[in-house]
Amino acid sequence: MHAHVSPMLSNNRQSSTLSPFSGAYSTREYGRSGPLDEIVALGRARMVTEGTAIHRAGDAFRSVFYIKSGAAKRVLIQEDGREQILGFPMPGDIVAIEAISAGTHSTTVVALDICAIVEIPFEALEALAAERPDVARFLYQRMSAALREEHSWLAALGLFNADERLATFLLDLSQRFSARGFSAQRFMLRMTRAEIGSFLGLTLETVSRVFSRFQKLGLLNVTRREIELLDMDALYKLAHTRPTH
Amino acid sequence: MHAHVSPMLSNNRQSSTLSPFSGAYSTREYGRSGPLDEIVALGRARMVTEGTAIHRAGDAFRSVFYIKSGAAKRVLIQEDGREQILGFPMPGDIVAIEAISAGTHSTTVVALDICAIVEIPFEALEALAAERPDVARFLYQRMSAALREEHSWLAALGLFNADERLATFLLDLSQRFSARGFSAQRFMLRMTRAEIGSFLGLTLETVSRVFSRFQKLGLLNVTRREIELLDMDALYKLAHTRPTH
DNA sequence: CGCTGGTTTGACTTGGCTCAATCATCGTGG
DNA sequence: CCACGATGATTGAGCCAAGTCAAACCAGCG
Repeated sequence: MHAHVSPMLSNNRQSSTLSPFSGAYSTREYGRSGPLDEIVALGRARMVTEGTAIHRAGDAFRSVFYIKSGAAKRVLIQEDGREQILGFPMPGDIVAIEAISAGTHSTTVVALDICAIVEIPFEALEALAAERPDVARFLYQRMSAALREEHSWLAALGLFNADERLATFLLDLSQRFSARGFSAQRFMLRMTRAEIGSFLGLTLETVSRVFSRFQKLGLLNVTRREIELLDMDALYKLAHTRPTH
Repeated sequence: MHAHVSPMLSNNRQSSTLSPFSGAYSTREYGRSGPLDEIVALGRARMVTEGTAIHRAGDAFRSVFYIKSGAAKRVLIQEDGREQILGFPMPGDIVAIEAISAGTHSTTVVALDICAIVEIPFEALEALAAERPDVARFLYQRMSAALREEHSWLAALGLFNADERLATFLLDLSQRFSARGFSAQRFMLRMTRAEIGSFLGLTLETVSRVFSRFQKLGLLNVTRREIELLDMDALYKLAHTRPTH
């Protein structure tokens, strides 16, 4: 998605041996900007196993969470029990910023893999931001970037068909991996077809079918969770975007 | 106040001549929080005629805009020219907060009616927030609330069918009118069927058909832009929500 | 009057959903 | 070690909600 502005980028000379396939991956290389380090220093890291919730909708809001390593899904649960996946946070991302001011969390974030997370008490964060303009600005930036992201996905759901949505999704993942120093072509999907479908407003069968068709067309190779993008140009065309950079 | 303001809106508890959208009303009735008044005081009001852009995607970001009166649409324009409407700001709303930190605006906001707006230079706003914790907190609140809103609509596009989307849309309008002191049952749609469709990820024909069917079922009365909600319970059921009050 | 922009309604098509069967991979316990 | 579920993925057949195309219709305005 064109709007995937990673606030923090690219000067990572990441060793290519560390592949997304290898499980938990570190983030030292990604996300070095002054304020972030200090913000993360407000909390202490802990591990969370696959399948456990980092926070749940309805919980009292006290903290935001920094994803240090691993993969997760952000879920909005409707009153009738249906679930909409809102995104797949990656290392360097901060989750629960939409709950600031709300009193309680509105979303649930679940680890898709073993995760290292840092719980950052919002009170401390707000206090730091009050005396450090760069920290406040960092917060505005993260929140506004999150808004722009949601806008892009809203447009994708409103305007795109299944092919376009899946192409957009794959390119978004690709760019985010690449921004973190991993291959833009080969990576591991951490989520099931059903989860991709929920995120994109499609059924798991449709996701599977589109994968198969894309493979038949030579756009990519996919087996289970491993994926290799072969024809990025075609994918970008489908996603109605140009590569960013 | 304009000639075309219909007398149908007479049962609101404010001045009966005041239409939800066209009358300028002070910020005191809605969203009264200390910081907002001071924030709005950072800029000067000006009028914008129907059809003109308050800001355009691509413009350099310098300000956010407070909607004092009138109605508008927030639009995301894709590279291929297609448009996705992201929302319909009402008086009391602040637009362009997603552009903070981005350098340029990513969305376009167009007046659907004559609007009174206040351009608030972000530099001044940030400076005020730097020394006034309550102002900073107000900003966090607005941004996180905006994120939660987008989440809801994302879920609506991902999970709801045409009926459910339109019911959700009408109830959202209803609640926002009611929060501003107007009737929750009878109000004026300021946007075309095509604009509603764009917002909800539907075609204008589908929107029209669903309106007709809802009318046949006795859920509402609609003629052109005037709408009256008759069976709120049924609409809430369709929208999978309970009334918030 | 007769445009013009917006709306309604109808006939038809289709993309993606539902239901269902099959298959692959992996972890577990006998 | 293999048999066995269990979980996830693939694929097919049929169907339906919403899209497309097209024709009226309607109100407001010059």
